[in-house]
Amino acid sequence: MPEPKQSKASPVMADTDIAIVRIAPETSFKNKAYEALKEAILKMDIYATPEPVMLDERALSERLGVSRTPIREAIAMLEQDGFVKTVPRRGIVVVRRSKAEIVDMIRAWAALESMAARLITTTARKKDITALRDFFKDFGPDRLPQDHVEEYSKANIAFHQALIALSESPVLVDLTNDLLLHVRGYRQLTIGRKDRTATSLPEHLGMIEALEARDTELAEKRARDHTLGLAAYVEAHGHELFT
Amino acid sequence: MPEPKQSKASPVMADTDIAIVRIAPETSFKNKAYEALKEAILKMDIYATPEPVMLDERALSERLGVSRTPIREAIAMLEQDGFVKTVPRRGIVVVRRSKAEIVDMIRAWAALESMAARLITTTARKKDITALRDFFKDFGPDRLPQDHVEEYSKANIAFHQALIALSESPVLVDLTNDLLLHVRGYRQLTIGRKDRTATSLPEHLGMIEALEARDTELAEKRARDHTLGLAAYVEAHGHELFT
DNA sequence: TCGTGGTATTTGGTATGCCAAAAATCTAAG
DNA sequence: CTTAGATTTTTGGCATACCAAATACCACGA
Repeated sequence: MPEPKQSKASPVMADTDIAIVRIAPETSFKNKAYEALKEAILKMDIYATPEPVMLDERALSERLGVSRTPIREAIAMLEQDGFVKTVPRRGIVVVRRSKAEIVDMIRAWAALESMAARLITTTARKKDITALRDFFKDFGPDRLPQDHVEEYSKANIAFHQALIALSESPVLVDLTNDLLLHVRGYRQLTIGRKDRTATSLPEHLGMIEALEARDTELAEKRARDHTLGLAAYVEAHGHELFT
Repeated sequence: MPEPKQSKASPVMADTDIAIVRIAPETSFKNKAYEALKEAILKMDIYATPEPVMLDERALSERLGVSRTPIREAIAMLEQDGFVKTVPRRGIVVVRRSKAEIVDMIRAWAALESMAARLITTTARKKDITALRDFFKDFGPDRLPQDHVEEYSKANIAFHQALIALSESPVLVDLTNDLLLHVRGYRQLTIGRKDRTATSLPEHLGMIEALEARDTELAEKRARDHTLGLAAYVEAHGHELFT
């Protein structure tokens, strides 16, 4: 039987099987629980109380209206993410990161972002690079970032994510997003701090300039140094935030 | 009640509660299943057959002698790792990485390792850096790596892991280990290839020299370029390995 | 022979129930 | 009032049963 073509014999079967995609299998309870718990954990201020924050499977299953099974699977996933840790026969505790861990994560972030910058200089389109400036178009000499810390902090995060996305590297995007989620728990206390905000904007613009100039080494260096600066800042001034 | 001190009243209770760590709660079936499945997945050659490799919950639970519950939790964890993907009502499929994905992962690895190199130049002890040479003590002009590819490949991996560990950055260590696990699926086909092995050893020695010299920029550059070289190699010669 | 419709089977998803370890609470001896 | 000891409660770990979707299989009819 020499190559049965690809037609399946049925001559009346129109081969214009257009746009028929798999019907959306509404996400499972497991995934819903995962998303819900993840959001809840990220939203809470883990450092508000000195006692560790505990989760209770049964209470969660009641609150979410599902049985313990999908809850437990979601917990297992969150544990892989490093957001919680379950201690056998004791409970599920929301992980609190030490200052050293946060600094460490920011360093890894710096590594990944500098690689993203490197890639961007060789592959991204000029207009996409230039578009990065838009994130800061609401700020300038007459509207200083340090006077609108919260707003600038949002723009800051969005800028970094957009930048890394330009690398067109799914791995870099995913890894940095994961790190960001962990680091962001402190955003209101660190990333948006006034004294650092002042130097942040010029550094960002410098990064964009290097990218536009296709200066691989310089772009990489500026991206790295900028984020390493944040790491150093947290290391130096973050002690007050950790108990 | 004014501050009941911290003593619990018992005066005979020695406060030298030394080195009493929580008794090992023999790892759960969930974790055992996770480890077992992970190892099995890493060991199998996913690219041997054109059809996707499927896993069956019930079959696994029977083979491992546990119920489906811990199996499912382990699967959920593996899915977070990106090793498998469960399709509702269809099955659990072992993820096959495309060449582009592997190259992407190696680039991220390069980013992390170059940051590790940077950190090492400022914190690691000289003797620990020098000790990195030991991984290659069995190779030299009279015993070329390309004549013992398998053995050199092992030393290669061990070297990189030891190097990154010297950074004393848990995040860098964990992230690179995760990436390594995914990339290593191709080790027998790519990392150990003769033509690349020849240039690998000198580059490694160059990295060590830069570290010993505490030349931060050079060490970072050499680490990055070395691993980016692997990425470029896989991108150029890897097509034959992916179906 | 081919295809059509229906039925049995497979497979992941979810709900429940029970178990043992650990903690919290209670009780009774000193 | 203190505390050792027993008891109850809480909590995560695990096994099991059932469900619905998807598939595989099969018989019947053109």
